[in-house]
Amino acid sequence: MHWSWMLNPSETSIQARSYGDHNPFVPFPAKRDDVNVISRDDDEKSLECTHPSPLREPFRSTPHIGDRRIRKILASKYWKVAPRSKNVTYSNYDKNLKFGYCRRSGYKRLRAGRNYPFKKRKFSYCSSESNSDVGTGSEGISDSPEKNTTKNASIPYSNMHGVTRESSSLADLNKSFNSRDSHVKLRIKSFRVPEFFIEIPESATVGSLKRTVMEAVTAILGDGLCVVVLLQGKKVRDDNKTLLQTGISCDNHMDGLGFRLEPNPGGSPLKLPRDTPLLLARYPANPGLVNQVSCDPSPELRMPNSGNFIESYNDCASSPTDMFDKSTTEYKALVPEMSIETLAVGPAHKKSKQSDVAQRRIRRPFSISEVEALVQAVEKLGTGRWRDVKLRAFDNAKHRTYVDLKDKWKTLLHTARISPQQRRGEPVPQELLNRVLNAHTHWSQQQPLPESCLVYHNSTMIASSQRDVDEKILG
DNA sequence: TTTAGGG
DNA sequence: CCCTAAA
Repeated sequence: MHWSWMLNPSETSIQARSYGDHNPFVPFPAKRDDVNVISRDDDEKSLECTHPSPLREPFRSTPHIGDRRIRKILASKYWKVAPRSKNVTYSNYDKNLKFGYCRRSGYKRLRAGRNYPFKKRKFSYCSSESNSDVGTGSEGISDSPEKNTTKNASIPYSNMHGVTRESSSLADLNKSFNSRDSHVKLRIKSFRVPEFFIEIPESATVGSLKRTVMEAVTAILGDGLCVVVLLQGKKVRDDNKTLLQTGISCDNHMDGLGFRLEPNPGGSPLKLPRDTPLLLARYPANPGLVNQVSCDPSPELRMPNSGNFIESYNDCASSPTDMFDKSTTEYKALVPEMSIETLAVGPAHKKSKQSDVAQRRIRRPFSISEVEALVQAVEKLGTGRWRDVKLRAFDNAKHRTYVDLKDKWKTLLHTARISPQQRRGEPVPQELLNRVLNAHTHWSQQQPLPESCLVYHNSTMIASSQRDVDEKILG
């Protein structure tokens, strides 16, 4: 038996808003006429766009590129969405690697294919302060206007970039600017995936179902859609007309403006007319870009107070394509570097570096049980094999990298060496701290003896230096 | 990618 | 936690 699901737009839509806070790369277009326009403030309207899906990027196979930017992108939460969909090997790998289960030989064998969670900074997008805005992230494109200018999850864009073919959506606006060469700033609040069907055996796993859906969506986004611009319910067919001529300007009420995704006849993506002033940049090879539209002729009016921000802003501003809403001081946290960098075209690129700064990961204090696991692993493996420690005791803790473990050990050692009164945070049992000191002492004296690790016993270390430990603590 | 350390 | 030089 096979089940077939009809995925309604509303069920599958992915809202930019759901992660506008953490990931603007929303991959779905829509097939809806409803458009939401949000007016952040009087002088701007924006369309929150979804992105073409970068899902097909070879995440796993991507070699470690020196390009930090790329690495960051890969590490973004976005990628996490459809990770191993195509890498069975990796899945198995995960499955097989259980806590303390792998053997050395196994490590090596798996090592090559493993996908270590290197840069994950982006992940914090989802949980940092920005979440407050995302709110329930329920569906819909909410009609509610953005109220929080500063924390708005939406990403303001000043120029229309080749809207990715897969994206479409709705939008509208009301605005109040009167300038001539203004940029129309639109925020596409969300995109919806056109209805589609899938068929899958009942025996399939939920995981495969997810992959199937993702693949279907990816396929649709890939090349099967085109964007249709609607104005007052009517399709705007002339691609050569300027927005102004069409009636899409900052001076007009854009309530009637909308975007809709429709099947792409020729399989060729929608392309924006090159002569359009707003089309300032094309997306690079990377498909994970958001189309941005904006209407903000006078950026300087909204210059943020943040020095850093201003700097980045200026940098970007030097190029028409780089304008972005600075009304959002948390811009950096909300906009993935990729989009920013992409926007920065030409000369103005050098300073845009700051825009490239990734979001700091959320702080996640180690629990006592984690400390216990770490200590136990280090006692066994030593202090120079963090990758192994990771695999052994934290393989299932994706948010703990071997670097994190190494750092934690460093802090544990420090904690163990200071007096209890100087310690902060959740108190770590003295017993564990003693083990830390003992293990440290033990391994700092041992030569890298792989096999010796297996013979190492806590009792030995504790007995050997308990007194020293006590003395140190007292001191 | 990992390790090792400084920030 | 982040950033990076080295390996």
